Amino acid sequence: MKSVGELCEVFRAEGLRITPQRQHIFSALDQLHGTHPTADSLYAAVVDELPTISLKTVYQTLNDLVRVGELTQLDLATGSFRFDTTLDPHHHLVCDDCGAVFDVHADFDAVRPPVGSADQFAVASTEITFRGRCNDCETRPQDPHNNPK
Amino acid sequence: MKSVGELCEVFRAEGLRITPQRQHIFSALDQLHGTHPTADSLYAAVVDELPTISLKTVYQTLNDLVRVGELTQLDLATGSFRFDTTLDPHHHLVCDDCGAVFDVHADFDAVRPPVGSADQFAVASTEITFRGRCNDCETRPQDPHNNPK
DNA sequence: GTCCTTATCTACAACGATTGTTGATAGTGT
DNA sequence: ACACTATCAACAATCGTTGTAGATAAGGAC
Repeated sequence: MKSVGELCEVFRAEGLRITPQRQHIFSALDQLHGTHPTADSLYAAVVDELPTISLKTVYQTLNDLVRVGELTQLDLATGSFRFDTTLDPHHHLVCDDCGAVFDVHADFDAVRPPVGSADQFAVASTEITFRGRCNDCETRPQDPHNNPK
Repeated sequence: MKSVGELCEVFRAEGLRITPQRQHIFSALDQLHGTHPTADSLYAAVVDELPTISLKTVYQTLNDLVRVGELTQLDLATGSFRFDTTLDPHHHLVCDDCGAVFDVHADFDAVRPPVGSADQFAVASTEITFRGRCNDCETRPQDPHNNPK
């Protein structure tokens, strides 16, 4: 992903203004790179420094970043959108217990619907999601009351 | 999927009662087999015959069917759960425009996370989702005001 | 067939994630 | 420093889904 400064440039080029809120959100995205944060966890990271920032502002800025192509919005069925700062095409591992998401960088170009099943379907993208349990949840004793999402 | 009668047997065996509501829901699932209906579209199919049935009852019965393993609940990021009466493992094509879902029966057992990316992750399942435009949406002239979800 | 127990039903409120609205605030070019 | 207008915070609304409650009905016993 781009640095905070570069993202500011992109926003300026788009006619969007640079505000303290946005700078802090850019910075939080930078610090949480690789963790596939939710809007809420980014809000939590920013609200310490800007106690009056609203969750709506975080959503708004994330949507703007998605719109200009500097961020990807993932729906991995964990209950809320995850935002991904890794822009090159890749796939994901999702922990069914804690909802943690990990990147899988591998070439699955050979994965295509077999002839006959999609003849009248224009495939634009392929998503591969591996589900299971991450190391932390695997080693932790069974907790039937955990909050998966 | 099982017939309406067989589903009744399963419910009875589980100690669940057979009600007109449940029979109609079973029947609607049978008729909509292969269409990956939402709870709401099943409700719409049943409410004609049982005008006082509540959406909650549909959800409740679908959840019961999922719990006893006679139905699969899919989250394909179309805005609401889809219910799948095809129980053998398979994958999906999802139309980004209209949300239609099609089954892909193919053996993708070779698709596994590469060594290194999931060494500390116990993979339990693999989901492959192809996204694009279905035949109807592809041939239909562009409609910017369609309701994807 | 009738009765009793208890599961299921409907109606309604509540939930969590996300988005719409609005008037106040604050970037940015001049 | 000014004016213009994008952005902000606060609040309400949305949508899909689930919780709660009291009324109703399924199914076994007699």
